[in-house]
Formats: sequence, structure tokens, C-alpha cells
Amino acid sequence: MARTKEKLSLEAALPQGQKPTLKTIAQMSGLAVPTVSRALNDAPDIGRDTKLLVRRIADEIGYIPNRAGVRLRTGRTNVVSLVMSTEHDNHTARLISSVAGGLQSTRYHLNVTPYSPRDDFMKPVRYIVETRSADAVILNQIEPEDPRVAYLMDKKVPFATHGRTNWADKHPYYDFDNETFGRHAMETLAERGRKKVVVVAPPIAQSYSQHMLKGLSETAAVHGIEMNVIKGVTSDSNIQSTVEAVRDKLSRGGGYDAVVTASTTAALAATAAIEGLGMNVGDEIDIASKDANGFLKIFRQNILTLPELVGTAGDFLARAVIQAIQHPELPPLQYLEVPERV
Amino acid sequence: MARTKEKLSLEAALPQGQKPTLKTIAQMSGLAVPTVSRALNDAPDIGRDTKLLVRRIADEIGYIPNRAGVRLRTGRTNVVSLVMSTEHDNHTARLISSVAGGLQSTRYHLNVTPYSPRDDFMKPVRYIVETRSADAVILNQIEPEDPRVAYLMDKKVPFATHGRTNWADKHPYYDFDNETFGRHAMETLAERGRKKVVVVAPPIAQSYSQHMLKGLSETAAVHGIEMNVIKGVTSDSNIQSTVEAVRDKLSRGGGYDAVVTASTTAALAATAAIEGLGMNVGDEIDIASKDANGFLKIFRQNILTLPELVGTAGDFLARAVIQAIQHPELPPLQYLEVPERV
DNA sequence: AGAATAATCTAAATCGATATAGAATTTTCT
DNA sequence: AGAAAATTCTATATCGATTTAGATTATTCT
Repeated sequence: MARTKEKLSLEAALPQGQKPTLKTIAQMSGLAVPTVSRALNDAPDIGRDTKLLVRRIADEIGYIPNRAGVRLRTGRTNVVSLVMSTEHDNHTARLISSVAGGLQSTRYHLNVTPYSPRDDFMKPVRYIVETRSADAVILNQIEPEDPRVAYLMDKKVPFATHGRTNWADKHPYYDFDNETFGRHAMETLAERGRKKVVVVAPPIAQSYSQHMLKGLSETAAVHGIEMNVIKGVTSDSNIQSTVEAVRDKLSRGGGYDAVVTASTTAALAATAAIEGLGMNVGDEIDIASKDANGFLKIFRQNILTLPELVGTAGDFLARAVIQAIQHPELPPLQYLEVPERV
Repeated sequence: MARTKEKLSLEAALPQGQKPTLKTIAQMSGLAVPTVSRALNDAPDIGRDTKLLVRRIADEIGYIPNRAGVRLRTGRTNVVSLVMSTEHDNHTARLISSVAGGLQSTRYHLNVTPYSPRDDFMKPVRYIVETRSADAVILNQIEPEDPRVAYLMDKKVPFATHGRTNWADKHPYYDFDNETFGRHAMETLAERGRKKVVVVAPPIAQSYSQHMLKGLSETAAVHGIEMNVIKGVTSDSNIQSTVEAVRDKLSRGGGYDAVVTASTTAALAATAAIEGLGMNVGDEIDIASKDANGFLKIFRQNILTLPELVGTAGDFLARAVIQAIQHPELPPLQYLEVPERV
């Protein structure tokens, strides 16, 4: 059909009751469907007037591209998938809502792919890659040589991690500097004259556990403090077993005068254990802990707390994966949150 | 092409390096693509042998239907969307992982659609319905006349709620029986001879708040107990402001001898307030609280706790929406978890 | 045996978007 | 003016699945 200036001003009535598609805009404008598509995507071979007209109509009728159409044709899903363990982990739960917030005003939808602890934790990642069900993946509970990360790098699938691997310089991540946290905690205890410390550490397989222990033990060595990592429980264990483990450790008369805990739960457990043995926190024995939600200071004034803000992580990770999708050539976005000494 | 028995046993080699589609199976079996599709969907006009052959090949090559293809053609997204506030709410976070677990072995993917508290909370729901981006919706933080529920019922979009509306008999839901919780809490306090109770209630707009208050106040009336709902803070408020609010209330010399709290956080805050005033929990004053994670009993032996299990909610809601999608003619799945008196 | 019926399959169209190739018009150049 | 180049659009094919209508063969009936 001949292209004429007049055509551009003609507009058919808006067809009611149906979701508008490119075809709708094409009919209203008298243009061909591909022209409309290219106009909306700002292709170089579409005239300025045409683009303006098409965009005006699109706005007017509230056109939103059909995701299935785009996905089928281009392979782009406009989905970011957060892989998570179904094991209740407070951190992960919070991460979801903060990532969701970060993706809110973007075109990306957030998908949650779970795996049960019994499962192979590669399974969800492989599924996502093989079925191409997401444009990018977000992982947490990262291990130093995390096989999921190796796999995603190999497959060149965009991703970001909450935590660092040994190859962290090569991929986007957000991490809390747990080594510094460990140093600060141990320095605080040293200043208070503590000499023998028991640590309720995070699960040892995860990177941040090793970072934290590094900070703790190096600083302990500097100050001549003896340090002991408790066995059998971690900062993610349930509170009852942690209480018991800490009580056992302290009651065996090792002369411990401080406990370092990596979570609010573990600090509560340690408090219960200490008080159960007739001692007072801050008196015979100190607790130094991470505190994600501000419980601890309220609970026992004397617990030495170090806040960890998790709210910004999701936002950052959202931006990081979007950049990884849209600009794979740029260096990966990385952020290490270094805690202040308080 | 002629249909012959021999054709059915012929199988071409599996083409490597590409995701298998219906076309792959069609080529390998010598059948037409629609035949393969209908065979996999168990259509009545496909022969038994053909179905067996097709399914065998499909299994062998690991065929998984392309979601975009299905979605484009049928409108079925195979997605369930959980609508959540980005405001950190412990309940919601836990709900996500449990729903994710419930959908794990189904064909449904879980999508998280956030809205910020400032936003109109109808927005995400309208978006999902208008763009048909999910087959079903899961909502929480339900209000008695929740406009989202009214909207979804009107649009006949499958959904399930965590909490009840005034029309709860007409839609799937999972709820904790907060009225019974309220009765139990107040009875416990009555048995301990308490006479004047202050309540830190959930946000008043939400249904479960009203249920809880009903149970509490009716039982209070029976036992001649005076009851007062604290203003300005709810069980979802941050811990600091709750401490202050409770302290103010108790210190104004009203003669309160008990506090009922609807969350672990609020109970912690109440404890801090009480002890800050030089009183002891379980002594001059009681605390009766819901406790979702088992913190409280460890923390203060004397807090009267009532556990609320949330783990099963997600699983049930997952099954409920799937039934609503696949069998809209069946009565909606509903579950009310009634707490035991402890 | 010949016709009607049942059983199985194939062909073509479709969902909505986009990539590619090619057509029509306008502009520029000599 | 006539040809070449640039501009701007249209036509067609395609992604993977399913729906509808129609074709082919096998079976049953009289």
C-alpha cells in the first residue's frame, strides 16, 4: 500500500473489550504490524512522525507487549529467577522482597525457583538454563567454589550472587564484609579484656562463614585470644539445639569469657544458655553478635551488636542482573558492604 | 502421507545440541506435529500405539513443552503469582518459601508481584488480570471486604487467600483461627486471676485482627476482665516504638496486670517495657503471645505462648489454587487451623 | 460387494511479536 | 533529466504449541 502523509493522521476507533496488540495499533494507524513493532522499538529505519504517532496510540490504548509473543520469538523471557532453598532461612526470605522491590519498576518479573535441602542444589539452576525459563539468575548461600556459579559462567547465563565465590572478581555480587565484621567483633572483645572465645559460626560450607572466621581468628591471634568454633550447630540451627550446645560448651568449665554469634537467633540462644548457667551477659561473659533486625539491643543492653543491613542487597542485585542481561560487555556490578566499627 | 504400522517403529536419530520440540518428536516418529501434540495430551482420537510411541520418545529425549508456545496459543501461563507488600513482613516472607515448596513438583512456576505500601494495593492484582500474566493469584494480609478479592471474584480469576474475607465461604482460603487464639489467651489470663489487659493487636484493617479481638473481648467480658487495645502501634510495628508505647501505657498507672501480643516481636517489646519499669514477666504482670518461631519460651520461661504453625499454609494454598485453576466447578478448598489450648 | 460409519491421522490457521528481504518513495548526485 | 543512493515502509516467514476442519484408512452394516 502506498505510503502517504495523510494516512498517518487517520485513526480507526479503538476496538473494545480486547487486549490491544500490535495489530490493534496497526489497524488504527493504517500501518503494517512490523512497522508498528519497529517504531515502538525505536528502529533506525522508521520515520520520526511515524514513531510519534505509533507511540501516541500505544499510550492512549494502554498497549503492553504480550510476553509470550516476545518470549517465543526472541527467547527473552523478561524474567529473573531467584533460586532459594525451601529451608526456612530468614535471610533468603528478606532477600526476596527486596529483590522484588528492586525489579518493581522494570519490565522484569521475579520468579522463585525452590529446591529442597535434600535435592541436588544444581537442579533448579540446570532447569532454568536448559529450559531457558529466565534471562538471569540470583543465587545466595554461596560457596567459595560454588558449582552453580561455575556452571552459569560456563553457560554464559547472566547471574548475580548474594555472597562471593573465589571467582568473585569475574561476576556480579553483593556481599557483606564478614571478615571486617569478625575483626570488629574480636577487637571489641579484646578491648574488654576477654581471653577465651567460643564462636557460633555460619554453616562452614558457605563463603561468608570462612570470611568471618578469618577475621575473627586473625584478630584473636593478634591479641593473644584463644578461639574455639562450636561444633554441631551453626548460626542457622534452631534455637533449642543452639541453647544446648552453647550451655554444654560453657559448662564444661573451659573458662570461656565470650561468645561470638553470627545471627540474632544464635545470640538469643547464647543468652538463654548463659543465664541458664546463672551468669549474666556483659558481666562474667560477653556476647558479640550480628543483629539483622535490632532485637538484641532491646533484649539485653549488654550484648555487643553489629547491625547488618540487608535492605539494599536486593535492590543492588536487581540492578546487577539487569546490567548483566542488557550490557554483558560492561564490567560486572559488585558491592561489598563494609560495616563501621560501633 | 500414508499412515502405516511400519512408520510407527521408525525413529530418526536424535538431533543434538538443540532443545527438543514437538517437531523433533514428529521427525523422529514420522508423525505430524499436531498428532504428537494430541498424543501427549491424551486426546481421544489418537491410537493407543501412537500415544505409547510418542510418550516413549518424549521421555527419552527429555521433551519439555515450551512455555511461551503454550502460553501464546492457549493463554495458560502455568504461573501462580503471589502478591506481596515490599514492606518487610515476616509472615509473608515465610509464606513465599512455603508456597514455592508447594508448587515445586507441579508444572506451575511461582511469580512474586510486589507493591510498595505507598502504592494502591489493587495495582498488582489489576496488572496480573489485565495482562493475564498468571493463571492464579495468592493474596495475604486480607481485609474483611478486601477489594482485591471482590475484583478477582468478579473477573473469575482463580485465587486463594491467606486469611478470610466476609465472603470466605465462596473462595479458597487458609486461615489460622485467631478468634480461638484470642479466647485461649484470655482464658489463660483469667485463670491466672488477671483483671486488666492491654492488647498489642495486629493492624486493625486486616481480618485476623478483628477475629482475634473478637475472641479476646468476648472472653474478657465473660470473666469480667477489662480490656484495652493499645493505640499507635500494632504487632507489626518496629520493636522500638512498641517498647515505648507499651511502657507509656503501663507506666501511666492504669493498673494493668497483663499484656496480649500478636507477634513474637511485640512480645519481646512488651518484655523489654515491663522489665524496664522494674517489673517481672509472670510476676506482677503476664504476657500472653502468639509465637511463630519458638523464641519466646526460650527467652522468658514465663511468657504464655501459643504457637502458630505457618509451614503448612503455603502447601495448602498451592493445592487450593491449582484446584481452582483445573477444577473451577469443584467447591473451593478451605482450611481453618484451630489452635489447641496448651 | 458397496455404502455408511468409525477410527486415526494430516493440513492449515492461529496466538503476538520480530527478523529479514524486498518494494516504494524521496532525495541527492552528475 | 536520469541514475544512484537514501529513506521509509510492507510482505513474508518464524518461534512452538494447539485448534479446527478435512483427509485417509479400516471397520461395520445391509
